[in-house]
Amino acid sequence: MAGQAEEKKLSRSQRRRRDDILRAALKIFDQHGFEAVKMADVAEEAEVAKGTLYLYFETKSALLEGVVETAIMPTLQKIGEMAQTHSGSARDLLVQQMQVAAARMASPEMKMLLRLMISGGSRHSGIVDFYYNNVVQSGLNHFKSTLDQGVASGEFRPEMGGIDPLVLVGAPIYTAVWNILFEEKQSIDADQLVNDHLELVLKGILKEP
Amino acid sequence: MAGQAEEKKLSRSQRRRRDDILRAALKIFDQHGFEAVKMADVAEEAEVAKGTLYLYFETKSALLEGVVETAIMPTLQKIGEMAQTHSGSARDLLVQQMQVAAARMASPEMKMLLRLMISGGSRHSGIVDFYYNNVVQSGLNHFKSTLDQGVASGEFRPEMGGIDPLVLVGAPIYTAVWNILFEEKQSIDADQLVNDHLELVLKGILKEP
DNA sequence: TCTGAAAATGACTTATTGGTCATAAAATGA
DNA sequence: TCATTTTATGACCAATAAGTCATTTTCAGA
Repeated sequence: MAGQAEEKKLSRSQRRRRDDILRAALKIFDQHGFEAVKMADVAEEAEVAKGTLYLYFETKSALLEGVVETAIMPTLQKIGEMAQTHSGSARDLLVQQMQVAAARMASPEMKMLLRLMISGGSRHSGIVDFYYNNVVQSGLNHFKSTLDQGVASGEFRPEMGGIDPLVLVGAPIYTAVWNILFEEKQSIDADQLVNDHLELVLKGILKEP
Repeated sequence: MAGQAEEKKLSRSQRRRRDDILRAALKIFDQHGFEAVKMADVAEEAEVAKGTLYLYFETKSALLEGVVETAIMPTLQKIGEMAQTHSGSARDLLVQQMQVAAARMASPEMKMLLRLMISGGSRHSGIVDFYYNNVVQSGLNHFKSTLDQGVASGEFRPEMGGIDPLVLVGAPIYTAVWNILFEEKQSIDADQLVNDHLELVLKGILKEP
């Protein structure tokens, strides 16, 4: 993924310019969606001439990939860290993981990313692949292993070993979708909703309340 | 909404042509997404010349609105009918409503619609408004009243009266999103997932299993 | 079969926008 | 300060696709 124009090593000031452009691009991609945004718009937002963009990114798609990559990086790190966090009960771990997932999902970058992948999925399949391989799979595996762990320790009901972990992470997903679609009409309290969801899930998962 | 070119009354054969075009448009909008589809593509799929399209729809946007309207109509009817269906227990009603919602969400029209609203939201705000007012609100109200009904009859735990009904319909939503994004990589069994979700929800909602 | 109106056609026009490149400005360093 | 390289600029080019319209085809009814 990614793609500098020309060479690979970047000087200090080049890095800064590049970041400026990425920041500007993220902002207006988020505001208007990738397709609707003209390179001229990105240039204006970044306070740079159109030609300058092509000094740092070969095409509009390459710019998009750059934006996505920088938006995902922090999530990857967080997920990695979470692997170590083997605190006490499986229940606590699950709650903690859900909250991290919910927080990530609620960020503006993720909102944009979701919008982007949904709208341009087929045309920018590299992005979808990247996201699926690096974020989705490892994320679901973490939930799956927490589930197994809880079943093994007797905390969770045994049938829960066979459940699709997607059921657990569902709340942050539809919350994000709702906000993309209807935020202006009726914004929902993501935390509240995730807690409602979590409560229901725990009532179903735990052997005893 | 909607928009015929020119006049309002349509003859038999005109209606048929119009439907042909709508069917063709739905098919390729679904396949490639609205933005990516050229009017020439629609014409080819409908086995009609490009100019003919403009005899029935003034612009590409008008065509889109036509597609959305015909895609939504059956859902509206179904939701209306469900209001009457006061079968036995609140539990049964809830299960039934969930299954209808899941089935609708899984249809290709809905998939396209979701993709469309998410990607082009700001540019096609009329569609989002229409959907929100006619489908989402009444749908959520139905769930809400089922919930209240179950609490009143003592079937459901009392706290459930205050829960956001979105928690209930969540599963079909994230299932649809998943399929839009990752269907090719790893398709999920929508029915299975909705059942898992439903099971968890019922464990949490019901006073006794 | 003939005729006029309705429907259909597709080459053409026009607006938009991603991408280029000759030129200019700024930085570097001797 | 001047020469050389690096970076920035924005007018321009070419491709694309929405929308038009003069011409042709189809069809109803006499």
